[in-house]
Amino acid sequence: MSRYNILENRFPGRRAALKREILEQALHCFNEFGVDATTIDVIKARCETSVGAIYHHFGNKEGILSALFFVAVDDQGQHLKQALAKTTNLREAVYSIVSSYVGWVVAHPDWARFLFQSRSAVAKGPYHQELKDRNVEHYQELKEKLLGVETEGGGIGHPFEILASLIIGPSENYCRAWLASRVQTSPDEYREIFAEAAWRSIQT
Amino acid sequence: MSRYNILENRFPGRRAALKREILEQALHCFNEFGVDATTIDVIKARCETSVGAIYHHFGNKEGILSALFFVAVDDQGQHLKQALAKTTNLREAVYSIVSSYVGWVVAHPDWARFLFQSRSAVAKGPYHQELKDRNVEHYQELKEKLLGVETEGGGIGHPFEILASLIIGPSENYCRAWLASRVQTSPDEYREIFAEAAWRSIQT
DNA sequence: TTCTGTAACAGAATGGTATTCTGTATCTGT
DNA sequence: ACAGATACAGAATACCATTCTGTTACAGAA
Repeated sequence: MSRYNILENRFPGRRAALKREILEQALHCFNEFGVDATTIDVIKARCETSVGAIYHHFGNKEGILSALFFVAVDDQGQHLKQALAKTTNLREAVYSIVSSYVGWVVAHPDWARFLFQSRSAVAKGPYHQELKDRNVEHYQELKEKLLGVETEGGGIGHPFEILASLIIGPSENYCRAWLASRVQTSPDEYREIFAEAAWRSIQT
Repeated sequence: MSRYNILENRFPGRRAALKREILEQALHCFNEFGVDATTIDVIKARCETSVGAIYHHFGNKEGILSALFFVAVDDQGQHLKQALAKTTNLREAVYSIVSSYVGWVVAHPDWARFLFQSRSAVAKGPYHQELKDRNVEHYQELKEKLLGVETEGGGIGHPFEILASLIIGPSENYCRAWLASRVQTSPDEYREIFAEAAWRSIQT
């Protein structure tokens, strides 16, 4: 059983080897030096390839950024979907959302860090429509799942649009701080507390 | 009583007029077109000034970015400090933090949007140490205030490092969504709910 | 196997943009 | 009024993303 790898999973095969390598090196550089400070030349050097190859695969620098971004979003979404599928009531669902989120961030800190830093760049840029579409789809799925499960226990007492913020806000905020080294303790240690707090915060 | 203005407040006087104008136009362009797409030439044109003047005042493009960033951070911090000063117990303090935060974002959406988008850029860059210093200072102040006030009612049952996330996480998450137009309803309408939820979430 | 079209790659040439540099004017304190 | 510093202007420079042209490796059809 080989270790799961986000890039191998998304771009399999020998012919995509360079593509994966470019993405991997770009991710590393973006995180370490920042997107601006990472020049195409640096990526070229680290992959021992040419500018032609990079532009062939991604069109431009933002193409690399967007590719990385959507790979990460997809993987995270897939992770959440799997976790949520097993739940049968609202409390379980809330716990599952928080736990899945924290688990993914801790398992893939580099991807998570990049996700936080690149979202606004993608939200401008040429892929903003795709991002928007995926957002509404993701939100819709989540809404259906939560509404489909909330029958027992009296339902949700808050406007739906703030529910996601109540559930994921604290975990996200803490993960951000952790990824930026503002706090040391792994969010993993606080999974239970965040899940419990999220559940308590949506009660009326 | 003249209307309060963030830039007038921070860079007063006639001699700083161009400096304020550059910052104002830059903020507008950064928000509307993105930092990358905003060239020095565009700012120059909008201010009817020269590249020399811009580089005299800010050193480089990142200097403009950082200046805007710290102005916003300071103003937001000042706002919070004032709100927090009036409180006498933990519940009031939590309500005050949430309310002050939401209030500031709603009052200055352009500054808030910029703050979210520029934090990671500043966190790299040459001002990362200053940002770090201000963070620990701000965090320390907050900690002292909360600990100084929490005597009645039995204290805080969670590790301190996650407290800020529990209190401000949901509001921040929702404000982000609002500023990105992913939701329409003003966070102001949910002040009470967020404050109440924050309070409930930190109970043990 | 050979042929043909397509994808993968290489590297020089181009164009735009941040930044620097040099010079001039304006202001402030004495 | 005078000296030093600050504010501003605009041409020159340097860097970097992107384009363009050509070459090589591959996949499927004949």
